[in-house]
Amino acid sequence: MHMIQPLPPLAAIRAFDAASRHLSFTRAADELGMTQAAVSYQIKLLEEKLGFALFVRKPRQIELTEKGKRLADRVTWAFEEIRQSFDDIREETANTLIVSSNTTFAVNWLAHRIHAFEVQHPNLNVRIIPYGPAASPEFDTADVVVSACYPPPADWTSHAIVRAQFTPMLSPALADTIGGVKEPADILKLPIVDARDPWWAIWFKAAGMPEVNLDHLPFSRMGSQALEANRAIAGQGVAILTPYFCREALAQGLLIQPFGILAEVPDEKWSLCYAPTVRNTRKVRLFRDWVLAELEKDKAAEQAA
Amino acid sequence: MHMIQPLPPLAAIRAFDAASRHLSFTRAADELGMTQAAVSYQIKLLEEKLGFALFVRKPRQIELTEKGKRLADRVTWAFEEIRQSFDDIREETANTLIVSSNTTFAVNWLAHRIHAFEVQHPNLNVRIIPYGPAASPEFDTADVVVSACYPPPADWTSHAIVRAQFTPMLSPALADTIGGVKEPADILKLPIVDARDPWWAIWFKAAGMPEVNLDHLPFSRMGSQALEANRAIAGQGVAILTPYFCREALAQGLLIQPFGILAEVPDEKWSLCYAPTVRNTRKVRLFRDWVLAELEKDKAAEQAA
DNA sequence: TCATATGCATAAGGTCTCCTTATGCAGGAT
DNA sequence: ATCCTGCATAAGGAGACCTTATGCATATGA
Repeated sequence: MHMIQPLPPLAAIRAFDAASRHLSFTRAADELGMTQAAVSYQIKLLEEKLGFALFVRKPRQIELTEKGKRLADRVTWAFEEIRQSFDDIREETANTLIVSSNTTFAVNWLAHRIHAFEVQHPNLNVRIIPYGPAASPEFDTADVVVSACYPPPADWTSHAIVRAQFTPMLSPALADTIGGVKEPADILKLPIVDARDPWWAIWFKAAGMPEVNLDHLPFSRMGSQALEANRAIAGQGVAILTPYFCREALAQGLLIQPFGILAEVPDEKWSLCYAPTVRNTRKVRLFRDWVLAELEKDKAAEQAA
Repeated sequence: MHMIQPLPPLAAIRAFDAASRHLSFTRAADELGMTQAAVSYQIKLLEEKLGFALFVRKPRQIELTEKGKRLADRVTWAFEEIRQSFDDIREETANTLIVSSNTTFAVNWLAHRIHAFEVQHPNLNVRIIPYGPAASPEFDTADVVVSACYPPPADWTSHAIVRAQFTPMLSPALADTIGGVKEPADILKLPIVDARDPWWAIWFKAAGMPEVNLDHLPFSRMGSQALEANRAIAGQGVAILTPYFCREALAQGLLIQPFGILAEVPDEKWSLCYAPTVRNTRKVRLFRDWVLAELEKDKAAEQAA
């Protein structure tokens, strides 16, 4: 008995909604960006589908019928809800910046700088989502991704921000235990933090010792320079780290960098990237410009030193 | 700063609503009576307009994104509200019968019979709206109109139900005051209820007295036979009434009809009419059939007598 | 492990809805 | 009495929207 009635055409319902609020086809058409004739057409269509009149046409105005009135109340409310839903989401989207960053960059770079950005743009809401070595960046949900290994989708914009350069680091105390680290081979006398890190082989090769193989050593795969740096600072071993991310520790004497030799692979670098769909949004522009400016400041400081 | 954003295309929103409920484009398409490709197309469209993803595509299923989820909750609710609104109106419309009837027919015919109809169809809700001599039938809002003078819109269906026949009626007591009403001229000896009723002239002409003119007499325009009949029964004067509507009063001896002569104009009659849009609705069919059946019963009874 | 089935994405193409333009008409406004 | 406003209607066209056909990835089943 109760057949599910399909909804009347939505375009007609929308026209009805507008007309019922304005009590004028002309003004409704104006709101909807179409002509009076179109509204008239849609309303008539709807009335025919329903089988009863929604408006009483009077000389220079229209009135809602009894049924029209009751329908209009609820329909208008529903449309308002839909409109609000999209507005809310839009606003939230515009003001919330989600950054998916690998842990290294998040901890060693973003963490202590982002506050300045937030102060500068108080209406922006920044959420940083670090991803560990096992996980991959949230290309689906993040506005901006900072990634080293995972290439973004082809059409994304990408900015190289930090070159992937690695060199051994250790605590001064640990170096002293063997009377200082003077040549690359000295490293082999000390414990290694994360011996399986592929950068070791690259570095030893760059240091003229292509035959070194650390695979037999005990290792713990940390995957994040933040943790490895901490272990190195604690004197637990030699870590292979990116100097740029250790500036603080080096300056404070917590770590020393025994050699100028840097392991580097041409195409490896950290990059900041984002989808074309968000390229021109305010929040992404602000963040990108801020990151690049920060990097410039660092580079200038480095050259001054 | 706050530009009013136009809503995304409604078709896309509807597709999103269905897809979010089913968590499947295929099933959503099924519900909407279209193809999977169409839903996929609409969702993609919507996502592009919004600038962010609503679904995460996984191998054999889809998932709502965070934002998608929040949108879906509200949008689904709004659509449900719209659907319900129309359903409610439809159901109410199907079960409510509005009869706009002139007062004469409403009081003398419908009033005491309608109850049987209501008992017979308990789910129908009948509202009778009588209109007086000054007003016109509610062609706009009523499902069915009973009218004598006002012609319905051209495309309406119309059933002749009662011929407009008039003849003088009075109370036996009033007749006795002049020793009985034996010939038309006797009427002139008595007070007349509503002397300006045009039917008097027509009747006197039919009675062979074309020269009679009652315009000089005092009158009160009642406009409804129900009231005129009551005054006649109360002995206040002679009224010109339709015998069919006085059957009860005549049978009970409250009124007498002194002459068989009937005033009649070929095209004048009461008719029951309704718009083509409601012609095939259950409620109108039931009511029309019931009225016609009642009339048949009366006709049969009359012929038996 | 391979073959099959399922579900979404995409491209090309057609259709039919929906809108516009143009005009008529009725009744207030001046 | 004339103009003007606002809705109705007809004819015609454009483009949104849907369909068909196909590809692809992955879960499923033998």
